[in-house]
Amino acid sequence: MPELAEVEFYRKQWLPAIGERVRKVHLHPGARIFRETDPARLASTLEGRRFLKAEAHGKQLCFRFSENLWLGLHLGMSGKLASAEPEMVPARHDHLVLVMPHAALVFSDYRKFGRVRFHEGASPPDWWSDLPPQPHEPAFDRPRLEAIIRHHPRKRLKGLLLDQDAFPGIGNWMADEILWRARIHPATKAGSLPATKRRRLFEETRAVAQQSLELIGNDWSTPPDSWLFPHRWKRGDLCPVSGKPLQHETICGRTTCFSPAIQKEIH
DNA sequence: CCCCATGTTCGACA
DNA sequence: GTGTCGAACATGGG
Repeated sequence: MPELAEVEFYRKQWLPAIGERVRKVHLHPGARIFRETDPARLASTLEGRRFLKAEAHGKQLCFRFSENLWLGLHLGMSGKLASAEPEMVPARHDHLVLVMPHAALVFSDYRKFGRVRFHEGASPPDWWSDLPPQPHEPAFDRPRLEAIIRHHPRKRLKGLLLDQDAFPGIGNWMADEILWRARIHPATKAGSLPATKRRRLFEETRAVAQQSLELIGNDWSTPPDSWLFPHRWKRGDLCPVSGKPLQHETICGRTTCFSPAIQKEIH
């Protein structure tokens, strides 16, 4: 599930254990999510360290532990983080569990597209330090959006919004929400956008990122019916702006929902 | 049995 | 190099 806002929600699920030390680590060593890590070494390294900080950037999560330990998690398509009782017994899809004095921190992922990384060192690893500005941050400004568009003039906007080097954290539903609000057809090539639409794209990108973080990122609140969000999953639902039917189409390899009445393709 | 899924990566190809 | 497409990954739901 997780895009920017859901990742933020899951980050918060581990906050209750901040300041505590890792007592024990349970893991499923064969799981695909450890593909670039040595799980046994991760477990023995984590045990005894103090949990200092939980951060998110786009879809990337970084958990800091004492003695220069960095734990990176990516939730993939179906990853989730939760807190449970310390005595919990890991279920089939609970691949990594940090047992703390007052809670067990659980990373579960039934499809196993997620990823676990870790790093020891005073300076941050590349996967944490080399990240582009997130859409809701001041560094994501108009000039930056203009540069992204200049760099990919022939790319269709649906695909461009899913590019994590350009729009970190934006995923399938957020991309559709942004284009729908900006009234841009998802197959429009970035380079053919007029200045008014580029401004609109910028504003709606920031707005969707910010508002999603406030709703979903805090307590998983469902966005209101005035958003595309609650309508996009049901076949045959109507666009809340035009009242006309929504359309579903594969664009850039992903199921895309848009409102043909207000999102016209520019050639 | 079929098709679909909020992600990423890789190879083939124009 | 740019961009698109399909497949792959692994599992479950409808």
